[in-house]
Amino acid sequence: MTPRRTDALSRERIVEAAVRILDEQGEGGLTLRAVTDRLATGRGAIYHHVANKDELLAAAADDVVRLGDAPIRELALAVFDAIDAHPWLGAQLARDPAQPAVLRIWKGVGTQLHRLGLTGTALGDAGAALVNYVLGAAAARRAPDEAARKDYLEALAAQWAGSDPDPVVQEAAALLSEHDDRAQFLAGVDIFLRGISG
Amino acid sequence: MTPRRTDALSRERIVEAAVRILDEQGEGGLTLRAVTDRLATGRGAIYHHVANKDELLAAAADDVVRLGDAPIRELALAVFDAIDAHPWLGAQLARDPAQPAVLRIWKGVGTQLHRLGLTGTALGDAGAALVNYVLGAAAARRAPDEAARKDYLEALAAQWAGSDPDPVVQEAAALLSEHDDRAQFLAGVDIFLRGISG
DNA sequence: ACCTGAACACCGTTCAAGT
DNA sequence: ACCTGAACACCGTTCAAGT
Repeated sequence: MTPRRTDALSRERIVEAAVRILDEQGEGGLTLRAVTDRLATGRGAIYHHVANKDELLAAAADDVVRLGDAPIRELALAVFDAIDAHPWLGAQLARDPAQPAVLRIWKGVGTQLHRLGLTGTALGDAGAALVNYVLGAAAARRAPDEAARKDYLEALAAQWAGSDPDPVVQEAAALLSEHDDRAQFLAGVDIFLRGISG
Repeated sequence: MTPRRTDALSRERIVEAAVRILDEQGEGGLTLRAVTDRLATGRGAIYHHVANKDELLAAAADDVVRLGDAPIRELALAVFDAIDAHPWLGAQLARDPAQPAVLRIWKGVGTQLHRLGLTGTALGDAGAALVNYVLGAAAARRAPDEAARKDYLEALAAQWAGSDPDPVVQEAAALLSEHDDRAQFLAGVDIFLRGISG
């Protein structure tokens, strides 16, 4: 008569629970205890389906990065939007360059750049540049919601402007608090594409 | 007659000890206990000089990122070389976009791009693109030494090549294990600069 | 084979007590 | 004011014991 799970545990269900916890409570909220509580199971059960917490995080990221066959600009935007929807994702993608989600991004970028006619070293250099840019931009986006992010940027700009009378710093600080993240991200992609074709 | 420190504790000495521990043992080696052991002091003493571990990490990164007034290519290379000398630095720079070391990189990039004639939104877009690229490339470099990194990339390329018969993937995998990191990093910077001026 | 939950070996941080 | 070190409230991971 004790309340018990009816469905068996599985890697899928564990990853699903992890994603939900990450979305609701952020990186700090994902503990093995939170996962086992949500799944109403014992601590050690997780380790029958996932090697450790790092693998669980990588699996959660992989679950959430979905890339179609779209051209390069849309592909970059898809990564951007995934991070927008899951604020913990940026930090996770930056954490391990060998995780499945990152390899998938590499593959997508490589495929699209190849279609643009790049091969050999030029393809490798351009691919690395674009992937590093996308992941760098990803890691920089980590405020939980747009309002908090705006507050943060404004506070940062104020602090920054106050710390240095240099007019260049002043101008940069102003831009920091006013820019549109998504537009600026795309502007960066376009700089890249110009640099590649030019 | 107990052996005691003769010199007083200070933020400087604490940060110095943290940098040395990070260099010797990597991110995982930096615990408050390791720091207090090395300084032969009590656990709580640290908190009189540093707010918490995050601030200590940010201070260590700031201590190690030294940028001169060199033009943009050299400035980017200086960041690259700092990460080469301190493998933990890449992950740390990616961790918090508001930390002093990152703000200093922003300022340097902004200044140099301004000298190239950029202003307003163009300056902001180009600056963000370049900083994100540099930090993304930084985060991706995290193997302790060159030999281990080479091993890692070769293993990754093999795994990758084995996972997908697509010729694009095969080509990318080959490039992955053969390229020169430093040269590829500079190639990325040059793609950027072409994209900006083009 | 899969699951349980107590136990282990760690953490960062706090705080009463000392100097 | 600065420092000490025990105590606190957590972690991820393991493992004997159950089904």
